[in-house]
Amino acid sequence: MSRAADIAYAEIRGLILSGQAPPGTRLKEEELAARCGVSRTPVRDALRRLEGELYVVRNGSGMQVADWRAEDVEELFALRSMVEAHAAARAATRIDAEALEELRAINARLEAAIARPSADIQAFLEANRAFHARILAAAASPRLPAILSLLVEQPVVRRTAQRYGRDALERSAAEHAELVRALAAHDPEWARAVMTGHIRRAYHAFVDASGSDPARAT
Amino acid sequence: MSRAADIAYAEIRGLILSGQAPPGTRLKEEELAARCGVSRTPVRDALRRLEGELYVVRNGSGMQVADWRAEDVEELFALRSMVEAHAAARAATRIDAEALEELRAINARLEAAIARPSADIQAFLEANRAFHARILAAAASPRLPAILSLLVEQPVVRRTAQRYGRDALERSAAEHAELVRALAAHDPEWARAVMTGHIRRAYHAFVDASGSDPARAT
DNA sequence: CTGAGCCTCTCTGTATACAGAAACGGTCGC
DNA sequence: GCGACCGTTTCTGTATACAGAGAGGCTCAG
Repeated sequence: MSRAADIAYAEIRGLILSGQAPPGTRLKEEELAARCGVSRTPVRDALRRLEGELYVVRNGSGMQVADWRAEDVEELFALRSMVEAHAAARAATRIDAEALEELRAINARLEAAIARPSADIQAFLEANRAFHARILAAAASPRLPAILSLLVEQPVVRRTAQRYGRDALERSAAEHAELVRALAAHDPEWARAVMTGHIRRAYHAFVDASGSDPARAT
Repeated sequence: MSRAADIAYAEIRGLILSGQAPPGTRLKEEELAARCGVSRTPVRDALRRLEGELYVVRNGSGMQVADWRAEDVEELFALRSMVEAHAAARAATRIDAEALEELRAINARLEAAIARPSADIQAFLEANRAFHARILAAAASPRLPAILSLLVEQPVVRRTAQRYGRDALERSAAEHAELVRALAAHDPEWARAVMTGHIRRAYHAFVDASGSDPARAT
């Protein structure tokens, strides 16, 4: 795709996700343009994309960083578990041997990342993302990726994972393995159930983590 | 919001939904700009929005009208029933008396529209849209509207409704009434069940309609 | 001292101009 | 006659210029 518009998109998204632009921050096109070293036009493009992904919201004229913390986190996880479970069920009826092998390889990477004495959270997150993305691809439904991009806030995933103890990390890996078995059996309801549990466990991990971290409490 | 960008959005969306721009059509910015009487800038904005809503897709450089007909229609309805049922369940726990009264009023309009000797499909569609929108609002979940906008293709709704016989129209009204009862009882599972059935019945109506309409068969 | 009105200033929305890339057609060589 | 290469044309991406709306501050009157 385009060069400048992608730079702007990545930069602004980074500002939001890193917390440098906290929720409620007014995003001024000119200021962002200067920061990205591009003109206002690609910045506008980037802001439209981010608006569609609900990272920013309009208030009157003018964009500001959306406050996802004010949202009902349980609702977010409920929607995500519903949609990802659906994706898993659909994938179960369509997945082929090659994709299953890829999933096993990805989960092997994930296990390797947490096997080290000090678990490599970054590698875990990357493998986890790849695992879910691969299942999404196997579901082969054009609209599912767009929907999930509205529901999966990477900061939430990261915060959740960073609070995982070793046992929780290992449980994640085990659930992934279980998911692969369900997919290999082409059993949609099994896959749905495992994925639902997987996401809902992540939800409770997130809530526990938030509760024990006063700075992050909403 | 802005004037020209909305004009462009409505115009282009209209072109797509009316079939004047069939799937696969290359959408040229300059051409659209001339057609809408605005410059390319608001047209670009409109195209970004439509891209986010999956009405158009990029291929390389250049946008073209997405081919939703190639999509798995059952999958679309499955997702929609899942999400709308969720919205109904959530609304059931939150709805207040005022909103319930509004829903009853809207459904009364709907019943009036189909009571006439020759049912007023246009009024039916409008009331139906308002009914679902009101429940969505009662669910009070910021992301649900964005998700549903990805799933509800108005041409599908219209084609389904136009094929409804009087009995199907009356069943729709009756299901709406049942939904209001479930919401009034603040019973999320009841509301979820009724909404699921409501959408799934619409799915079968759509399939039957498509099957009996060779020109529309995918 | 407070409130209202006006003025200014900034920011967005829109239009236009320019550059680069990709597609199309024509022509030349084989 | 067919294929490949090159030129042209067109379209998108980007930058900039301008106008209108809105917010904020300042001043003046009560």
